[in-house]
Amino acid sequence: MQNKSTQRVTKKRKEISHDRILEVAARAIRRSGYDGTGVADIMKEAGLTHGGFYAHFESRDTLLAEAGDRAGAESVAIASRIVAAAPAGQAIRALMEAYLSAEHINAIETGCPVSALGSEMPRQSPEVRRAATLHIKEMIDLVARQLPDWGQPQAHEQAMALLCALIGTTMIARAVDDPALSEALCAATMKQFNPATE
Amino acid sequence: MQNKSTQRVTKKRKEISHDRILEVAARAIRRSGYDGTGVADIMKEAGLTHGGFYAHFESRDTLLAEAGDRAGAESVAIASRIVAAAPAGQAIRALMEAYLSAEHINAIETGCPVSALGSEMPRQSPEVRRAATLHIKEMIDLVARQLPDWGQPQAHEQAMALLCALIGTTMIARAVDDPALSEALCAATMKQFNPATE
DNA sequence: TTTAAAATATGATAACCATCATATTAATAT
DNA sequence: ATATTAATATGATGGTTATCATATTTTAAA
Repeated sequence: MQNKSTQRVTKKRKEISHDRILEVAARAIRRSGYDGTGVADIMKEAGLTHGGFYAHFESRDTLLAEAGDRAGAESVAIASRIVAAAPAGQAIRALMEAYLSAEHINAIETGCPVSALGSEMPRQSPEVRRAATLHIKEMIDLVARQLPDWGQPQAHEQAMALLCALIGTTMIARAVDDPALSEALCAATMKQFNPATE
Repeated sequence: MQNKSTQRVTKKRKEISHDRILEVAARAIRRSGYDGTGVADIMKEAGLTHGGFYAHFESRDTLLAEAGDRAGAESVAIASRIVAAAPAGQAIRALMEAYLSAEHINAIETGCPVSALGSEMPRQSPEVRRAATLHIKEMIDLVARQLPDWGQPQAHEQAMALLCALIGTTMIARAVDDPALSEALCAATMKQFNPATE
């Protein structure tokens, strides 16, 4: 038996590797998709060898589930920070501008996992879909709280429609091979939900 | 050398197999994704053996490109038919209702390929992305022509925003594991772009 | 410094997949 | 009916991948 300090240090070491693998995987799935993400690639990118993977995760599937969950949680956290930093009454506009910005469109590895992985979701394991659904609901609530008529049922509806539009626009802007069209799509959605601004 | 009738018959036979493979593949990519679609599966579903595949297509990649192109062309054709069949002034509503219907949400194999494959597009070959971009532009134009202020630049913008919203909503409605949320998302987008109706 | 335990690396296995060479079957023209 | 050619089937190859058993290295305690 070991004393508590040993256990803590031991845990820490493994936790660091576990965390690094997870962080790499959270980016890899958004870059290469669930199907396109292999154990060997992730371990190499994490600076480890492929065989050691199973000391950290039960299977490739559990890693992908945890990685998706982490990506979703981080995305909600980023959105919360944008809302908190926005001037009063400007939270929605700030969220939309961040979401439809060229930086977000070009940062698929670290951006919203729904626009990066959405069309692969119907095939994923129940755990993956459950986590994704949870984070989507969190995001809807976050958006609804920033709307002028928060509390009324229509706020929730408006939040859902806005989020679907933002995610769809981002996904399509990344899908097409015509940069001018990508920009036009973002501008069109911006205008549609924010008619006041040019 | 052969006479013309022989050539025609010969072509026809191969064309039938080619076409059946393509049709199966166009459904398979929407069901299983580009990465998840294998040559052997497609050939089996087409009633042929895997090895014979290369008599019909140069490679798996060229098949996937052709299959995506066919799925996109068929989707635009379906939308055109819906528009043509709608009563005067009701084309947009008819398109939205078809797009956000439970039937379309549940028919991923035969539905809009952008919502089924959109988040895999950034990784696809130039040919695949070019064809997808083309069909998306066709769809934008089709929608714009049905808008009240067709001809003005804002019609094009409205069409882009509407399409992004419809595609995003469909994708997310399929992604989440909560049927009530799926329905609420579709209803919210319907209301947002069609405030007149309950 | 030596020992015990944890963390990681190495190498192997089995399954899967795209591709291709060759054999077989089916269809057509004489 | 037979010869010719197209279409498809069979079986093999090389590459990749998830998984795992075992060996090595690293870490911390004595």
